[in-house]
This record gives sequence, structure tokens and C-alpha cells, in this order.
Amino acid sequence: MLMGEYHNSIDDKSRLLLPARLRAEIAGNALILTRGVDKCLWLFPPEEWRKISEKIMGSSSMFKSKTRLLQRRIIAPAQECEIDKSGRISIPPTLRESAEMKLKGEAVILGIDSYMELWDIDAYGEYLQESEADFQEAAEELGELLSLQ
Amino acid sequence: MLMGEYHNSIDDKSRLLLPARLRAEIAGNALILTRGVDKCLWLFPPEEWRKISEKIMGSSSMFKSKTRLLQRRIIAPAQECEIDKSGRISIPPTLRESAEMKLKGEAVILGIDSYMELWDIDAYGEYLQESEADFQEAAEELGELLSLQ
DNA sequence: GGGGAAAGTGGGAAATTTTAGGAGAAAGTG
DNA sequence: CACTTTCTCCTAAAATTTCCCACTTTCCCC
Repeated sequence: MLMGEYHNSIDDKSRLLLPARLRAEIAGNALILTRGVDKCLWLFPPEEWRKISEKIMGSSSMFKSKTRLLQRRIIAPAQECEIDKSGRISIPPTLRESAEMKLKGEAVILGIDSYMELWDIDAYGEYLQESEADFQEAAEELGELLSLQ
Repeated sequence: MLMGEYHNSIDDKSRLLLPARLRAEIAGNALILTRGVDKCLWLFPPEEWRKISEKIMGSSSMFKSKTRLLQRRIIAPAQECEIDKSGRISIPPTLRESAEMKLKGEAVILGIDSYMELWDIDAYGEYLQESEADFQEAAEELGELLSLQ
């Protein structure tokens, strides 16, 4: 299971080192990188990606606007990337820029059960700040849900 | 499988370089270029185009107004274009203008499974911005769909 | 604390990809 | 029919990406 929050920097060739703890959980050395919802990138093991992309592509036609949106925001930006011998992935510039991640900038890497998220450290800070109220609310709802059991 | 989001510029001869990653997925050097739904162009490999155009033409009669619309918007503007030895396609001015793509302007190229989309970079930015709320909604629905598994 | 292995960092060189320019052919115009 | 303009094709240069290797640091076991 992928877990943990890590801070690593992107080098001047747009490469990011994946923490060894996360790498240990990944079978093979191929991952799918794509735009996430919110200002981040998502990094999936191939099987996980297949599930999600099949859900989006399967129930869909290019003549429906919502399908096109999901395709453009999630499916299209996806790139397969290899983990190199030093444990790094190289992030295509277009994807890097879509998440406001800068060359030589600090990135946050989140392990979330079956996938990972990559954030620019400043963008992540802002996100946490802006969403604090929503978080409190979500926690409250979760509390109610749990106390009913 | 065609995937990835790329930014390339259109040169002053109305030509656009297709990214090598996308070219590698295409058999042969002929593609069909036409107007897409939303302010973009669609670029199909010939077999894909045949499927789509047959669907549009098959479900229809020229005596129905909606059919005529689809035919005029999608079938009629279609042009076959060749990939030249440098990997570029040349975009007919009429099509280019229909997607607000400018000479020497920056274009976005999306690989969507079996076809490609071409956008003017500014038009694409506007589209994403305008549709952000719909996207959040679609993502929410997708989340529910996935969590049912 | 020392030795060894693993993890992380940085940079060079080769290969590929992209950009740009110019010559020749084709097409359109007066 | 000659001229201009547009479009193709080809070549060369520039930039980027990829691959590989060597070095430093950290961690762990002895």
C-alpha cells in the first residue's frame, strides 16, 4: 500500500526522484502520469490506470460533452513514464507546467493507497489553506457517519 | 494508443509538427483532418475516420435538419492530409481559422486513445476555464461510479 | 564507530526530435 | 504566356531528451 508524504526537488532536467519507500510498493518500472483533479498530477500503476481509463472511455462517446471533458482533462494528458536506474521519473514539461511545478522546485509526493499525487509545494500549501473549511466539514460528516454504525 | 498533451507552434506556412510520440503510434502517413465539436480540429487515422463517418451517415437522412448539420459541420470539412518527411501536417487555412488557430501561434495537441485533437492554446485555456465547474461535477460522478466497485 | 549497502545527486555524451531556411515545383493571377 | 505567390521537399543546425556513469550522502548492521 502506497503511503506517506515526501518532499523532493525536481532537477533541472525535469526529473523527480520517487522515494524508495514508494518505489518498493510498485511492481515493474512503468507508471502512468496524468493531470489530476485540482492542481496536481496523478501517478498510477498501470493496472490502476487501466481501471480508471476504461471507466471513462467505456461509458462514453466523443459526441457527449461530459465525456469530452473527462477525456481532455484526464485521459489525453496521460503519459507512460519509466522509472530510471536511479529511481527517478522524468516529467514532461506540459504536465509539469499544468501543475505549476517549477524546474529545481520543491515537490510534494503523496502516497494514497493505490496511487500517488505530485504537487508543487507552494500550490499544495495554498490548497490546504483554501480548503481548510471544507476539510472541517468533511471531517464532521465523517464523524456523523461513523457514529451511526 | 494515442496519448499525451503537447504544445507546438504552427509555422508561417500553416504547418504543425506532430509530436514524435504520437507519430510513432500512427501506421502510414495519411490522416483525416476535420472540424471537431467545440472549437477544435479532429485528426483521425483513416480507419477511425471511416467508422465515425459511417456512424454519422448511417444514422441519417439528408432530409433531416440535424443530419444535415452534422454532415456540414463534420463530414464536409474533412480533408486528407499527409505527414511530410519532417513529421508535419499542413493545415488548410479554412480549417485552421475555424478553430481560431493563428499562423505562428501556439497549438495544443491531444492524443485521445484513437484520435487527436488540435486547439489554439488560448482557446483551449478558455475552454478549460469555462468548463471547470462541469468538470468538477463529472469528476464527482466518476468518483461515485468508481467507488461502487 | 567502521564497513558496506542502499539511496540520492549531478553531469556528460549520444541519440533523437524540433526548428529553420532555401530551392524547386505547382498553382493561381493579370 | 509570363509573373507572382503558394506549397513541397530537402538539408542543416539547434535544442531537447534519453541514457549512462560516477560521486556523495545516508542508513543499517556488525
